[in-house]
Amino acid sequence: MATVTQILQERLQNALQAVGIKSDEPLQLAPTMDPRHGDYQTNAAMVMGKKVKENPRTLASRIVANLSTKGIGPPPEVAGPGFINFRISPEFLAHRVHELALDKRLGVEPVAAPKTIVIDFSSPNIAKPMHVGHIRSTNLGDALARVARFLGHQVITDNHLGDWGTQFGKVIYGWKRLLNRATLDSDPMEELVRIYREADAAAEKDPEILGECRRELVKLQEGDIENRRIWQRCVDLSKAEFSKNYDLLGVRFDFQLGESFYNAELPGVVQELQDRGLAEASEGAIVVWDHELSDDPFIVRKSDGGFGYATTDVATIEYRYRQWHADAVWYVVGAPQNLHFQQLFSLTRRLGYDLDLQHIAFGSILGEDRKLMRTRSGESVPLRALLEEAVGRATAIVAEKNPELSERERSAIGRIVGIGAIKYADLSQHRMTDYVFSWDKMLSLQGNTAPYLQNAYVRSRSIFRKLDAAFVAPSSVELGEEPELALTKKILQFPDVVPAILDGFKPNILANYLYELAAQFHGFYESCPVLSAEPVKRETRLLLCDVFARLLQTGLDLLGIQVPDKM
RNA sequence: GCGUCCGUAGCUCAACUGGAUAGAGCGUCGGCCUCCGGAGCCGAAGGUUGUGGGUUCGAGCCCCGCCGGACGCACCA
Repeated sequence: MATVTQILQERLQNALQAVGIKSDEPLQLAPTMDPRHGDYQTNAAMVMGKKVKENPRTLASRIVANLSTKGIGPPPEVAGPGFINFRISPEFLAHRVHELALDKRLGVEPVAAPKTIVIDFSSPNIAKPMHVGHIRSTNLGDALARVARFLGHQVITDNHLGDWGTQFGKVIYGWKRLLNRATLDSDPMEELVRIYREADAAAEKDPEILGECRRELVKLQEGDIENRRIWQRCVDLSKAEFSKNYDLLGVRFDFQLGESFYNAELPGVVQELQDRGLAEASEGAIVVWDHELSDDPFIVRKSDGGFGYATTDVATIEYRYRQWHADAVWYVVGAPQNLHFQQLFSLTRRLGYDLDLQHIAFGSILGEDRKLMRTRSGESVPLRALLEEAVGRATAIVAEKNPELSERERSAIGRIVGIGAIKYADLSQHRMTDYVFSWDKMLSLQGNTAPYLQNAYVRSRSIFRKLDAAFVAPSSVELGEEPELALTKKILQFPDVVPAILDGFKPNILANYLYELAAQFHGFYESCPVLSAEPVKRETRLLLCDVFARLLQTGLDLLGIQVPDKM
């Protein structure tokens, strides 16, 4: 089913044609900000008026004279400098919301041309615990994957683990000399971090130990059996630990191909770059220059003969292109890596790949002191502890607000609310802004938070528990009162909002929409009794409640957030 | 120094990609419970969108210059 804006767009295009105007681009037509300007508006007459040098208001009048809104609402009006304002009739609203209610996809059409999109996100490093810095990448990547899939794209999620690098020299050194087996069994991650830190500190003081670490690294890279085995153990232990976080967050990956997966390809990549004249020797290293971007080189082979992540990233793109036939690759990685990706993308273009590459950057998470979030001792905050604290805090709030819940219900709800709060605090914000992490704000039951939305869902669902039989959508819908109309108008925007998320990779526009939707619902809920209304009104209102709940559930699910039945 | 990003109510954030009188929440003040979950709703106060120019019918958004901040700039990822 077409969306309301699509229907109006079509009418507008017909009218433009009738007055002899061609537009190469689709003209803006969107819901109004202010109800006094109607329900939808377009600036087509002002945009086109400039092009054809006609007074915008007279052009607007000509367009309106040729614009049929039959079946949709009253004739549109010209206002201000040349806006064309549309109003939607209650009958049309009723018809549309009824249609939407009967649609499993809630009015969201799959895209006409599905693409194969690889989404690269989360990417923690082996032998280091995940920390707050991984939250945004993980949440954003997962949400974008869900949205793209819902829209019908072929999505491949890939966790590009940092499982290869110079830190393994120290880890292996520490494993051989400092390892405590008992701690490794009880808390493997902590033990891996400890041996790394101690080896690192020792290497700092003693050049001989540093040399020893380097030799361990070289042995690993050369395929030494024992070092290889230790490395594999570290990878396995770390992945098991990461999985606990991902399970708690409800995040899944199609693949977890770490950097090591591409090791064998690296010499060939550099050779290819040299053969094609893209890479050259510089200060002992092999580098690619792009002076338009930066005076710093893209180093594809280090002067010691080793390879860094630049080379791995090129190999990864080639793999994704050849093996998965990717049309697009989205990297959900923090803003500081901007230059790296510009260089990588530029090189990829020069290599001739027909790929849509996107660096989906995001800002940092700050502590209440407005500085990068750290623990009191100055460490980065472990993700696991953070998630568990969220669940704990949410469980306590739920227990206080609703003491009748069983312990089992309480902990299940606490998890949904706590994890939802963390995710929503992140995703409801514009991704580029640094945001201040605040337990009180994200767990607040007021304002634009997950608990507020989850509660709105719970309220809407609680009505249905009072029904004798399962709810069945009525055969007709009749809208009358203002709150019903306002809620319906907001509901009908959903099919336009979801595709818009991918325009700028901004899940926050969905979050904002859901919040406005919930606010409209509460207004409706306050002033329009449902169960005690006369039969026709009652059926209509039940349908609105049902659609609202499904929209909220679907919308939050696209953000990777669950809803409880009670809370 | 060069580059990227950011600067909006006291605080935390929006603003549908250039549209009409810049919106929410918290906090402050004032209203609303014989009624489906008040974890709610309605209202008031609060702004020269860091700053000075420019582009045009129209700028928080685009261009240029300042001020202030975060981050990145050769072999870590």
